[in-house]
Amino acid sequence: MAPAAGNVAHMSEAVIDDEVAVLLDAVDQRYTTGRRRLVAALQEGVGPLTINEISATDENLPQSSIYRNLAVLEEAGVVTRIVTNDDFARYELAEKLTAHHHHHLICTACGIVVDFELDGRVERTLDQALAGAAKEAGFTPMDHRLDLLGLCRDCQ
Amino acid sequence: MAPAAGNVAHMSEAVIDDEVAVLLDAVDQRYTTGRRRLVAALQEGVGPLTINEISATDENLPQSSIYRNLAVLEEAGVVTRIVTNDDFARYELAEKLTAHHHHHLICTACGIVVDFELDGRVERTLDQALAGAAKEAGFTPMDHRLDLLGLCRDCQ
DNA sequence: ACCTGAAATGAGAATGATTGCCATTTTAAA
DNA sequence: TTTAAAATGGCAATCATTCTCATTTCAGGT
Repeated sequence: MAPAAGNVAHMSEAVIDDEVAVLLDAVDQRYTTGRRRLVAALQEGVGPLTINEISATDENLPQSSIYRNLAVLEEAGVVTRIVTNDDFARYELAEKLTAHHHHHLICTACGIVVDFELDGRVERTLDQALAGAAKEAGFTPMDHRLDLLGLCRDCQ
Repeated sequence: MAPAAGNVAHMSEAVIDDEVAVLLDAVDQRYTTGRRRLVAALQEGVGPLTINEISATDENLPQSSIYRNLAVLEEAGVVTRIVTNDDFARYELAEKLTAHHHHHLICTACGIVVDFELDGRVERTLDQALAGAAKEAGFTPMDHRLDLLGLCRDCQ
């Protein structure tokens, strides 16, 4: 685990980097330059990024390596793959690393995805309700996903 | 609108059929035999179905027609396209027709999707919280989507 | 620093869900 | 019925993603 973080809003880049190294090591993977650049690109994004957005952010990352390394990073629990409604998968740093459980505002017109957080009280209410529903259906709950679909400021 | 339904849990097939006809008519589309078979197939499913599942349900539907007609039906607001985390899009009848706002339990192992409903109180709490978050981000909210990810009874 | 085998890389080929095309069939309305 | 427009279905094309493999980089022992 990372050292106690006090009340800072975000883990520092350095701390995240250390965490990533640990997570990769746990699945016998190296934290190479390409993977570092990938993590950096995702850190800069305001929300989950598509492969193309990552490519645009960092010209030196070949597409095949982006795909392969995002798969490795996902396997290691470093990134999360997000599927919205358009044809492009998106990736963001795992909540484990950002320390922010959050959800997504998805623009149905341009596809952009923006993060938001829910009030803790609402989140707990939701969790309970979901646990109940899962139990009833014989599901073992692992995670949940809440998206708001709408139009972003630019697409109204 | 459909006639007042009293307290029945489901719209009858006939009523749904009428609604579909109206919705298609509104976008100048015909309610052909193939489209009727598609709607029937979706009505039988316990949750959203993939193209393959629909094909399996009704041998007489050619794949290209399934794709094309699902697109038409979605355009008309008859069906909703669901994207989970696997590689297959899924389709279900629009909530407008089933009269049940619901969410999905998604098995991360086999991909099966099962419907469930949330308590009205929780749903309202959620709506308010989402409206607030949307406003803050300059989004115009249109819909929301809540999925529980976990393991189904068979995949534990 | 130098080997050396294993892991990672990157360019391009292959895969596969989805979409587009078009000749034929069906439909609705005159 | 005739007829023009819409729908169909088989197949080709598209395109995000995955696979392949020859080359490069890495880690760890010397």
